[in-house]
Amino acid sequence: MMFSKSCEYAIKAVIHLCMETRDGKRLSVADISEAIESPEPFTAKILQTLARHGFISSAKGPGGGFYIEKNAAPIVVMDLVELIDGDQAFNRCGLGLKECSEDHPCPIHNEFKSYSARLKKLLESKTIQQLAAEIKAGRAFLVNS
Amino acid sequence: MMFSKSCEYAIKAVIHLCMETRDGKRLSVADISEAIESPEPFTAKILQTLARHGFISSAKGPGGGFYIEKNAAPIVVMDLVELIDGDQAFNRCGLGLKECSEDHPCPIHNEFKSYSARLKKLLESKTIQQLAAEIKAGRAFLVNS
DNA sequence: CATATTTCGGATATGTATATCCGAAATATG
DNA sequence: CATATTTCGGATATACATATCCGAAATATG
Repeated sequence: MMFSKSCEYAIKAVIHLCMETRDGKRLSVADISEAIESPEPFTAKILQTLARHGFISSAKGPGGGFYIEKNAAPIVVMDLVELIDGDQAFNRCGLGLKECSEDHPCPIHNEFKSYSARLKKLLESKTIQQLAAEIKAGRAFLVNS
Repeated sequence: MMFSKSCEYAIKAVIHLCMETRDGKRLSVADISEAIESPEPFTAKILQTLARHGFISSAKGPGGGFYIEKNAAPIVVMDLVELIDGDQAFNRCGLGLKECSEDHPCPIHNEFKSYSARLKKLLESKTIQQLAAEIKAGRAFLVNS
């Protein structure tokens, strides 16, 4: 479990918004949770957090919903992960040591550090828009079958 | 969180046993949980599971405790992980898709697959005995400070 | 054989992520 | 202005990993 459920839903939701709201359309929580197969009220909470932090936009009232501004800057995947999961996913010792460093490494410190650092760098270079493009091209999927 | 708490304690406990019971000595739950800084009754459960599955040995009664047979085969770290955490840690889609494969990949499938496969292979090649040796040599640690 | 020690196994408690509920606020529409 | 729609925020519920408790079984020792 690299990411929490919340984080998985967040990534999926933003990808979906990115694909569906380019043209100014807005999506309700119901739309989104159905599309990404996530529980509706739980997804609502996550969307609200994302909106509060400016990753996505929202509008209340009829015809309202969530969306991404046309001229919005690309969203770095790692930024989403850090908002939702904090640095848990990547800065945590594999064996749970509070302080696990070069000077005081756990027995698998070097291995873990190397791999998590690589993955982190990768997620820092990927944007939601890039992932959305993969899906639009039919080379990747957000849900099963 | 790559591993569960249970799994972290399991790895630490077995490493500790490996270092301290070469000479036929046995360690009680109290000894072990103190050494690896883990909750005693919870650690007991994990040790019992490990014993039941033959990763370690146990003896009841006074002077009893847990230990590793002198002529026991080296313990592959990945085997421990698979017993305690199942294949959760390595065979799970980064975005939680039930079926995430070459044919039907999630947008980060390839990246995750590549990295988790490497890490898995690494843990399949590492033994508890090797990790214990690192600690004995003072190059790694099981607890803080 | 009585006792102390220790693991064993089942039941229970706690904490935290996950999930839901509900009333309030905002707003588009007629 | 009344109404329906939708997000917002706080409170509550659920599920599961984590942690604890307790009596029973085994066994070394005197």
